[in-house]
Amino acid sequence: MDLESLLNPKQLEAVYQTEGPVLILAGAGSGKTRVLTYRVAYLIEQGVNPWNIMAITFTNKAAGEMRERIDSVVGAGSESIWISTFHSSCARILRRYIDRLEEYDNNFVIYDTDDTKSVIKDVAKKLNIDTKRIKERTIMNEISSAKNELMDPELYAEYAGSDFVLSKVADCYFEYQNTLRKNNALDFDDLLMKCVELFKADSEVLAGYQDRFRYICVDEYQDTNTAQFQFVSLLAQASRNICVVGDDDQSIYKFRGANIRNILDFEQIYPEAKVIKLEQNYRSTSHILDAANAVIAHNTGRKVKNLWTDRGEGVPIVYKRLDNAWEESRYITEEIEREVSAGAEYKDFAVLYRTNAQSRSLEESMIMDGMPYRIVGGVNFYSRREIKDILAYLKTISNGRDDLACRRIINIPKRGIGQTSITKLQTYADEHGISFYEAASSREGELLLGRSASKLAPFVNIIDVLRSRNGEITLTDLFDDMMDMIKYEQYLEDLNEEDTEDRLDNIEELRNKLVTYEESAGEPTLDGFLEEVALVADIDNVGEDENRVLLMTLHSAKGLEFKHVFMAGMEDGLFPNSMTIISDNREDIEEERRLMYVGITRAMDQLTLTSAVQRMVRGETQRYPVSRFVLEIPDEYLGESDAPKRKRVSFSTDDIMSTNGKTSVFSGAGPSVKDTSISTDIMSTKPQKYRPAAYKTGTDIPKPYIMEAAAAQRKAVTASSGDSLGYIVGDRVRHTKYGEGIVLEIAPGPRDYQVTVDFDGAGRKIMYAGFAKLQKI
DNA sequence: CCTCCCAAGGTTTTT
DNA sequence: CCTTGGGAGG
Repeated sequence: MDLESLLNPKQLEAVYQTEGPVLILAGAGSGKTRVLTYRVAYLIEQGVNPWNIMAITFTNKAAGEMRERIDSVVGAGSESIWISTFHSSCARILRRYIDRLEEYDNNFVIYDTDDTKSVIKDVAKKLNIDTKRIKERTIMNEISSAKNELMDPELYAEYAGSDFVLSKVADCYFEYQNTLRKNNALDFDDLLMKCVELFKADSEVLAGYQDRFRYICVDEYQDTNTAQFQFVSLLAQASRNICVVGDDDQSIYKFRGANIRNILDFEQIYPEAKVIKLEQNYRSTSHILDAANAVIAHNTGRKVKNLWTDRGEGVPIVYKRLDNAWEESRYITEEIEREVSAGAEYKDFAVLYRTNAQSRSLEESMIMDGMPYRIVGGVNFYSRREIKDILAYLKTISNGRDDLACRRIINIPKRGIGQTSITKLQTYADEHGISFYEAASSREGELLLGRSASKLAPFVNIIDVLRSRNGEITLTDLFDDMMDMIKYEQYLEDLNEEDTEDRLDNIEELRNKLVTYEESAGEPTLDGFLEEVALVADIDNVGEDENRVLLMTLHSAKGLEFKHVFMAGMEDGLFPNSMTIISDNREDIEEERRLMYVGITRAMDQLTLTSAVQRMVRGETQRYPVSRFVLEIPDEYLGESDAPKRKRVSFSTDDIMSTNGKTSVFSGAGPSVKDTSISTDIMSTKPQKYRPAAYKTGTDIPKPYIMEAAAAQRKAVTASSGDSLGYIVGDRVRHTKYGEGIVLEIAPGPRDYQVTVDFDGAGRKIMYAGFAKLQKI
């Protein structure tokens, strides 16, 4: 392996420094993954057993990519390198040993945010906590932060002291933890916390893993929280061979408990640490990179670094101010289309935004245009209702102690078991220290329900039968048996909602995932599948081969790169978000700035920033001035630009009022913004000269525009259906599932034509033309 | 027990 | 704007 020709001197240094603590400060685009890959390869070349190497990432996607690259460089033996995310690593360890901690079984289930929320809800109710005064969200966040800081309920109660709200939260925390334990469930944060707890409680287990993981690598170290820090520290305690890679300027997960001090103080914690800075950027042109450097320079307390590139200047950055979100989306769509017709590919583009809500107008614009796109994030596949239902069945089959799952599906499809019955059963279960399912399947439970008792048997029967088959037959067969028995598809169809087809597709997709899992896993088990499913993020499923424009939040974009990046919604109040502008903690706005830095540095060749004069936020029209971050980019890197540059104009109230007369969120930002001199300057900038005519009219999104848009969309649908639907009312058609039938009606729907068909066998169905894929006979 | 309708509240970011 | 949850009626 000729490392010298593959890596630059700094990168080489990082590769050769195999022993002891190492901090690699890897600037954006500096070839971090490359270094990690070759470092692992080099370790093995030096005689280290692959079995003794561990690489930890945050997302499955990052882990997958690293796995792929290491496999391709290392060859034989690479499969025994432990490459995994924090969460799956902990889950894997706990699957083996959690029974050494009290009251947990190794077949625990993992609760996602939704599950957590409903437990919190129950708990708050039980403790008579007024969720109007103390929001469930607050409770969840508090508990999560506590866990990230490794505070158990006792410690938290101490910390809460006599504070009214906090002590209530502490009560919830106790009860919440009890519930989870009873359900044999762990939430995301528990995975880490319990694992650390296990390491601390059981020196034998810890020593075992310390002996195994003699060389540890941690990626994106700037985003680690205290629990993750402890996890890594404990493992590395014996060998001290810990190599962390990160960039303090890309720390963007404080809200999730990430502690930037972990990276900033690394040298204090490991005084013998070797620090290596990777400062050559291989990704972006110098216009883009220098803009990023100029923006991030406004932050304080950074590790000094000087990122440079020899890629040349490239084209200037474009900043464009549009009238509203629609115009903004259309501009972006048209720009992409224009470049595609000039030879670019759709996958060269990404549109990044601060909040998921912004994806809507972009999506609509792209649908209208017929542009292939893909949205990352938003509603997670696994949080869709039908998926959660099916998974709840699987969980109930796998782990009889998960009351939440069981309660969810005991009356889905409807079996006439209502809230009253469920409450009775749960109370009975709680009183007798048994699970909900045990209560439901017991003779006593049945008697409890009186007249409704007979409703239970069919459900219990299904679960019992499936449980007895679990392990005996393949998972796919088990799944199919289950679907047959619960008649879920029938249930969905009977609901007759307009997205039935979508939901059926999703279930098919879930089945595909199960099949894939069963084929790829060494020893496929139901538990294993459920675990894999619980720990996936949306970003994990982004395939590189798809030729589509990617739409995602700035957070999801970390670690990715695109030839041409659009950053939409560059408005002060949206990005930086108004919460952080109002915040009295200066660090909050710095975190937003880091997000800006991450966004800019995703771009290889071109960067386009856009903002809208007005946009709808939560049903209110807001008018935000251009983002201060845009103004932090020096003029020389901006080409054609709509940016109102630092023009001194007084700050008038007109500018901070929303059109409907309600004071916008932004107005609250006044006083605190003045904390920083830079900001004050920006705030006083009035986009006067660039103010479009519509500014004074006080209308929301102009009506004619919406109508125009709707018409265009209708036209688009008509065009595609008129030519390609290939059938009209009265035609006989064939459906893959329902067989043959007659088209009764074709009605325009919001996105697609709704076709009503009277099938010979299956009766009358309403479906979307796009999904049904009907064939004229 | 289920379904429909209206009011309120929510959005920052996610493993 | 859009989703969720609570309350009333069938």
